[in-house]
Amino acid sequence: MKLKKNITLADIAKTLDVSKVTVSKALRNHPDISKPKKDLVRKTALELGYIPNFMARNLSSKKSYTIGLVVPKVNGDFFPDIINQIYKSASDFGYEVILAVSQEKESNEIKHIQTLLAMCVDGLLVSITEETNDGKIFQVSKDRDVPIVFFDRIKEDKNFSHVVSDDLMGVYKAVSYIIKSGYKNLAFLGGMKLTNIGENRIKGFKKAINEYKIKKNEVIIVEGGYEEIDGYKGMQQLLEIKNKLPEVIFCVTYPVAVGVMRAVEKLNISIPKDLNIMSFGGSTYNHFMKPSLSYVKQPIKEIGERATAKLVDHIKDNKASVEHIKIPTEIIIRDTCIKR
Amino acid sequence: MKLKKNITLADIAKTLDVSKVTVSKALRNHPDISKPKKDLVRKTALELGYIPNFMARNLSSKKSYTIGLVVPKVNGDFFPDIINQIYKSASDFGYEVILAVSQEKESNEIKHIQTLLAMCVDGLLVSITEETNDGKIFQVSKDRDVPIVFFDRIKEDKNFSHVVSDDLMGVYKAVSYIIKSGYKNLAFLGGMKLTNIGENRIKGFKKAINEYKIKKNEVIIVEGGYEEIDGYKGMQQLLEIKNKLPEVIFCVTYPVAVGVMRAVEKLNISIPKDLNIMSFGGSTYNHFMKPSLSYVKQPIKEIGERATAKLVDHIKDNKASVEHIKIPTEIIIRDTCIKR
DNA sequence: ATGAAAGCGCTAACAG
DNA sequence: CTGTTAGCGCTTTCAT
Repeated sequence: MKLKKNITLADIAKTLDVSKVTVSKALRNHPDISKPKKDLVRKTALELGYIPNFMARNLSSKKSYTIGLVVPKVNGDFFPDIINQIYKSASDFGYEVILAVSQEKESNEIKHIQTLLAMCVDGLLVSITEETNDGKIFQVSKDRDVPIVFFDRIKEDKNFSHVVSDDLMGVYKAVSYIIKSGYKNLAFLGGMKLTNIGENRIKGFKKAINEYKIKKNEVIIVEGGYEEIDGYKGMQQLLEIKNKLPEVIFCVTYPVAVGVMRAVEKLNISIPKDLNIMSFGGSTYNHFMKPSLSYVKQPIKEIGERATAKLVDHIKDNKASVEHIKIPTEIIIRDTCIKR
Repeated sequence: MKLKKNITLADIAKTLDVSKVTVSKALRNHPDISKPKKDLVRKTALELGYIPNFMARNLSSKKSYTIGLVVPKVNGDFFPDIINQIYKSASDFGYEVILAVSQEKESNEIKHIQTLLAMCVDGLLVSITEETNDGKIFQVSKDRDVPIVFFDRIKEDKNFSHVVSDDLMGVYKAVSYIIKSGYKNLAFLGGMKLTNIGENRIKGFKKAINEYKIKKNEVIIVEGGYEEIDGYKGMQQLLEIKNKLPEVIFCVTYPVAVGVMRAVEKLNISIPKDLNIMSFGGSTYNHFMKPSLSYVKQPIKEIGERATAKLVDHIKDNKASVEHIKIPTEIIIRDTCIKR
């Protein structure tokens, strides 16, 4: 015995011999309706297997209680964790989350945001791609009163709130630690200037280098991407450019550090004896890596929480103030870069 | 100068002095409309910054070209990769994906599926939680003509298609390999019977044990969950129960294997000398683990592709045949379980 | 406290 | 090829 497929408000109304409006109000806990009637309506709805049609609901109410989450990828250690956190936080505020993955392509990013707008999300949480440059779509969203809060990989713009970790100070503290531990020849690997991420991490590196008056010829910066392959290539470049190996390489991300390790593993270069590595961001399994890397730990939980909270602010009050939130990081010392 | 916020079909129609229907058809590339007119309409739509309203579109067309993806979590190595793959495959078929994460809670799973149904997804791709038991919601979805294809963690049911890796044979082959390599005292760790995953992996283990006539007192099975903590606890149990350590522990997942390693790391037990580990499923960073584990590799790409393809089948033809697809696995040998 | 009417933005069915 | 009419399922006035 198969039930009627699409139970609507009208069906419930007919069953109870009341109007659709009454049912609608009862289901939404509207004060117009008396407690007993509400209970009756709810009971019937449940029995009939009623599932409200969001399309219709949103179409007429102009709200969806849904936020769009746009990330460049779902690999690695950072994004899965922050996605999880955002799901949790959003759920606490009573919002659903729709995730879109732009695969590091600006074209996908634009397409997905359009789709999310078309789906009538109430707001957008976005971390931009490596390529993102134009950014017109963000303004489009804003013009339609769909607020955006950027996180981690942000678009620098006074008109949008964002939440990031304090990458600059994080790297600065880490490199200071490295220098104070007695290391001198340093390299920085990865981090194209295109995104804020690379830029701030490089700045933090330079800040430490300058403050501790490290000689310019003892420092080298190789720009590149954020993935293992970029670390691998960068390391090869490093091996070619200099016949003198740096003592420490600060890697812009954990995968880049892994790429470096892969590049030297067959080269009779021992880590951490001959070469030390420190990375921005760790990994679940770092503990069991050989060697396990020292790294700058990102405040993932806080980033997710604050970004979601700020977005909800903007949704609820369309003139909530734009905020640029920066969250401190922490240095974790493992096998590499230990004091000599 | 801020543009009008919500450009609708009607706005375009008015601008061009044609009817809404003409615009609608032109935008959807309907054959009724002539090429020049289509071009004109598209140009105007672009200029006006028109973004179609999916709510309205879906409400009237009853299709959304969106599929719901429900996974128990987004951590680890399996789910991020398969999510990525499903996004790609779905996109090839012209579908958007909405991701919902049930956080291993059956209650969330039910809630999310209801939401997705309410959002009018055309179909559902689901991997169930550790707790999932009831499953009424799946039938509800089916009754509403929203097909479901399960993948990886499936609900055993003749009425739903599913795609899994051949875990049983994968473990069987791996354990056979272990036995043939000269190891005798074996343990299996993790895998509550609640999901098919644990069950089939244990079955594969038992099949090998039986076929190679390993003595029962040389084998131990400790049931548990799928996370690092479960591996840690399981190993502690193993250390208590037996004073004789097994030679090889087959772990139901990679995180469980990591938990085992963590449990013994301070115990003067050396891996792989004193104890060998093999796991079902690897990790991106396994290569750099110490030791790097031998493992059964899951056909993630194929699972994602086939599951999406099958779902699209069901969506397009509501009497497409139910299929139970099993995809073979591969054994990867690294530092552990090498031939003696 | 309840309901009738109108309409959200779009597409389907049909008529010209 | 183009447009008219109806309605998807719901929420919002605004009466009663």
